[in-house]
Amino acid sequence: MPELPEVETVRRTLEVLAVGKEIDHVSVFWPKMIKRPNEVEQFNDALRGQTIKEIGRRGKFLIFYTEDYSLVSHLRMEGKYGLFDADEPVEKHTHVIFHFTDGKELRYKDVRKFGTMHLYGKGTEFDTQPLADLGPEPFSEDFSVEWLSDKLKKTNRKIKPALLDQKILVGLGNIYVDEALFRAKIHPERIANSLSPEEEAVLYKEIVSTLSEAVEKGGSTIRSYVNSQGQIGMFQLQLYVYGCKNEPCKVCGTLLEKTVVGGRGTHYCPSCQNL
DNA sequence: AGAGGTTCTCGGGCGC
DNA sequence: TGCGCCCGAGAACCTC
Repeated sequence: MPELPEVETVRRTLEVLAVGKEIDHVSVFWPKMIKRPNEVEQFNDALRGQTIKEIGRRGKFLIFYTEDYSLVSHLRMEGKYGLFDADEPVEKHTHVIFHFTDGKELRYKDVRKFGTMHLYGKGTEFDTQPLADLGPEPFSEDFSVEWLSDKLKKTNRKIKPALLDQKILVGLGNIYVDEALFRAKIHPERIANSLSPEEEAVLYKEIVSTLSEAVEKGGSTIRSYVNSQGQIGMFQLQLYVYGCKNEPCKVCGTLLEKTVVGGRGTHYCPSCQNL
């Protein structure tokens, strides 16, 4: 489901719903998703009595800050949060419930069970996986053409898998990488270190503008994504190639194609994006 | 029936 | 030979 624009939208909506709430206790129905600490018991014990102070984001990870802890949550493909009254029926595929002292509950639902949660002592969350080693945020000054160029020069991979590597930059996923490459007129199978300086500059610009426009539109809803208030995104209406196989290219009219690159379904225009 | 918005682990291949 | 890096494949799970 979520790439940076969706996660940022979830963060913003979640902030309104959950900040200031005190956790009475936590229920975990699928212990495998709690990656740290090792025992779910310790996870529950730690969070009892904590108040959610702030909700942050690093790449596609959400971070819930309490007085003493940082809860790092990744939605992977289908993870969703929602606030409910305690007496509302629990929906199928709900795996974690944070019961608040005011009678509300924050529920985490995830059909495919790929999502993860890591709990760290506050301030130590960036020292180890999964947050250590992440590349720069696309909207920060740390992400520059120079940085991108330097990283791309050092790899023999195809450009698409390189851009999906969260060590190079965070936030791009399968939708936005296809869109950014289309907008930059770069074929997804180009070798990363073969891009010209001009191509690198355009690619840099299109990565940032694609992601920021998508944040403005509240992300893209393809199949199932909704934010924490149950609202869908609107950026799917502005997609040029993702999910548009066999439709005419909006720029040149050529029929768009879909292949597999790096194991991922890949959408592109065979005319605008040359190898 | 197979693919789906993600990322981790594993093992092969290559270069010192 | 051995080690380390890089990269691609497969796995984790459930729905339609």
